[in-house]
Amino acid sequence: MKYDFTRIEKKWQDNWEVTKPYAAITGDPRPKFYGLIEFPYPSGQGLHVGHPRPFTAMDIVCRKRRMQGFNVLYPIGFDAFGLPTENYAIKNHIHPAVVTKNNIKTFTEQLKMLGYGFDWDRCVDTTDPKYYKWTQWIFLKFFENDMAYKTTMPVNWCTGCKCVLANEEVVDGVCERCGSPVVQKEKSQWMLRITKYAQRLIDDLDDLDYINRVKIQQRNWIGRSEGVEVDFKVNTGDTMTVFTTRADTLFGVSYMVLSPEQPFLDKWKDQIQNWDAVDAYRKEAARKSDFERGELNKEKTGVRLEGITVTNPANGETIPVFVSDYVLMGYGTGCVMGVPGHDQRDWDFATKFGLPIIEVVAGGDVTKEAYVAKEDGIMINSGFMNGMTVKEAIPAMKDYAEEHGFGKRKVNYKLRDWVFTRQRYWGEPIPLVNCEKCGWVPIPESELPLELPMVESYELTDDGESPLSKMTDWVNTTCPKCGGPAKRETDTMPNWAGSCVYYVRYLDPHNDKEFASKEAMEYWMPVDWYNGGMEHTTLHLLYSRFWYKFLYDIGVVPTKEPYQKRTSHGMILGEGGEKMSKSRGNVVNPNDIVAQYGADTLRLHIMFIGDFEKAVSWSNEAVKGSKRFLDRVWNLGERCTDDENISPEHEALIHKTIKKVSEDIDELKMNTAIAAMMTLVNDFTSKGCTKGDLEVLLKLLSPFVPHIVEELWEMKGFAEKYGKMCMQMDWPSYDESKLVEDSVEMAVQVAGKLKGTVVVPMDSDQDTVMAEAQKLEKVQRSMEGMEIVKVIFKQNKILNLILKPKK
RNA sequence: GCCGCCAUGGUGGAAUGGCAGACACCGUGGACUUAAAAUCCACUGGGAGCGAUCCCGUGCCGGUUCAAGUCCGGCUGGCGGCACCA
Repeated sequence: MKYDFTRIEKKWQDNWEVTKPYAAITGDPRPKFYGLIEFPYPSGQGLHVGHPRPFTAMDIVCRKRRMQGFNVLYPIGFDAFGLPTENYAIKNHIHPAVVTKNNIKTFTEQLKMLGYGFDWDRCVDTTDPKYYKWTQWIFLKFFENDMAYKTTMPVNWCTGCKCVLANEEVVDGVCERCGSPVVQKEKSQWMLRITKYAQRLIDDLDDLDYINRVKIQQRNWIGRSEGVEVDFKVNTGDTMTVFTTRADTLFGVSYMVLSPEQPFLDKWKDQIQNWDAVDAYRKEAARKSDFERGELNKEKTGVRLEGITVTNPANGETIPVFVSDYVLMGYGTGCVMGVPGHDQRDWDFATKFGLPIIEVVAGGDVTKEAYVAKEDGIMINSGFMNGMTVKEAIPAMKDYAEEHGFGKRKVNYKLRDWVFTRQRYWGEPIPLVNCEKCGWVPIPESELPLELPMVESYELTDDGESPLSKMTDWVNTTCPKCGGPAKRETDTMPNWAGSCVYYVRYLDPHNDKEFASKEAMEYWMPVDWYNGGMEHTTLHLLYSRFWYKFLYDIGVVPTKEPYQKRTSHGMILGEGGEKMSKSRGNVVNPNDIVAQYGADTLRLHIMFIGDFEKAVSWSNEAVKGSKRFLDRVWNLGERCTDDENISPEHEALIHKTIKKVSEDIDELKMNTAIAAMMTLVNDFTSKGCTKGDLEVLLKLLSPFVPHIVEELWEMKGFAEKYGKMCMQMDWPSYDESKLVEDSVEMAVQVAGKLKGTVVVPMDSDQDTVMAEAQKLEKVQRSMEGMEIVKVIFKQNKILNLILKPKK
């Protein structure tokens, strides 16, 4: 009989839909395992061939855990608010809610087509009011605990569309839609105080099992640095405070720089003699993004503030002040001390403006470039620090500054508070009203969810406000506190809001009294293993850790951290290694692969294709190899003997394969697990196999290709024999004693060059191996006229002879 | 620019510091077939040689080591992120 994957896959998917073998049971006495993948954004293009990579890998892990006796939760949902849907809706005049509903339907069908073991009864959709009720509830908790506050922040403003743009919509400084210039405009925004959690977000990484590069990226993003805030007296009578980690270079300061947004500039308007030039520079800088401003290789620009000087508190010298856009307002105080001798950006700036370059650490040539001094550099031209090493000088100057009252120690973080509002329609409404008398007032919890009104017009407004602001009957309301007239907040939450705690909602998705029951959270949390893209490391992953920690602090969730383990997958690229994109026309649709080869082949191939952590390019040709493998497995089902025992000739390889596959799945090395199974199948195909051999193979294959396995399992009578599906059987175990081979092939080298191999009994000693090695013709030839100086012998591995000519 | 990561045959990739190229794809030759597809068998890193065999080979330059794809230093190229894409 032919391997009719279409019929088989349909048959088993229909079966699973009814028998629900993937249902997770809260409170079950078996050990629990919570496997999580990042829930997809349901885009209009449907599932992309990149999606199945992480989904299949975690599916395999979860299926193996089930066979190992775990109560497994592997849930799925949709992160459905967001910009692309809204823009699609505007362009095609279809309401975003309708677009979302259709997209989710397509995604659901496609995911089911791939046979994933998701517990579909727990599916969540972030745009469902029953879901975002809890996002809003959490926002109210932030608000109550003074973790949310309003401030003005610059936003991208399209001068053509008259609306706020996302960074992604700004291409080379112009709007991607209309091509008009984009400028920075101040806008009032809700912020979340993630910075309050900066230290804990760093410290608590230590106890987590995240891959190292994720930890490093998060630590660097939070960017803790220990330094000093130094006060410089300004001739206007003000005090200018700068943060520096290099207090040791204070004697090398030859100028100061302010960020164009620094409030001092407006304050000093009357004292700055060249105000027009300064103001023009400031306006020019407002057009640029932080990213453009930060580029090191670009030419430094700036304007001197004529009439303004400051005094260096270390040596009393008077130094000039500039405004320049390489200083950002967002980090530190927006004021920077210029040390051109020892910082390349400062050196470039000083060189351009003809400022003195003072060498304070010996060892470089500051007339040619900045000398970035190391810890053991020796201080010069630095008063009391002369002769100290940099390492000694840093704390010495910190002490000196504190003693003399012009500085104090300070820990700074690069992490910034989180801008939590968007002037958009397709997001969760913020459950606050603004009352003239009472200010910002939360709506009562009993009124949650505050539903997003189903409006006709969700187009962007031309005043930069959210589309909701035009809905006056929705906006105008009464104050829950005083009953007076009030207006609703019309901005919405960013897409990130929905993804911060979705993994908690999965635990108890139909609960309308609580976010999730205590029982469910205590049973399931933390997530045992969360796999997702590296691109989410510093935003989603950090944001969600922050939300979860806050919920822990207010007693809502039971653990300090949401995810115990984090791994990351590489991208699937198009043929030729290019990113898959519509414009390149190289997007592979999983439906096509499934139609041509079946879901099992797609699952197998996407795992076989390469190292899970690395980017890999898709090849339509290569899929055939995976299909051929499944054809061979199918044929074994027809050809194996009726003997229910494991055949002695395959026993060693079977045990070796069980070990390899078991270990590789836990390390996400699915490609080598599959290669090992291919080797086993090749052996079975060439030598023949028993029904007993096949039984083990089917169990090993079950997590990878569940449909074909269940079909063969049933066909060969195992289903009847055991009364279970293969996926419900125990995971096969291997016997260490069966793995030990009685002989081993060892490499023989002369002076590190391979001369041949010898087969010797396992654990042979050096003399035995030496005796065998000297029988090799090539070894004998190499040794002619030579004597052995040294022998390197590693048991069961290698024998290396170091020779020299005989005298 | 800053932070992180990566680089191995024609291709995807494999290799606790110890026989580079497992397992596949492509290709070549053969079997089967009226023929093709499918399947099966053999070969398949580069170079020299009839051959035994020899030389070269893991992005580039240097180092450590008996031994380096693997460790260290310096480059080059590519990828991810840079806070309003998800």
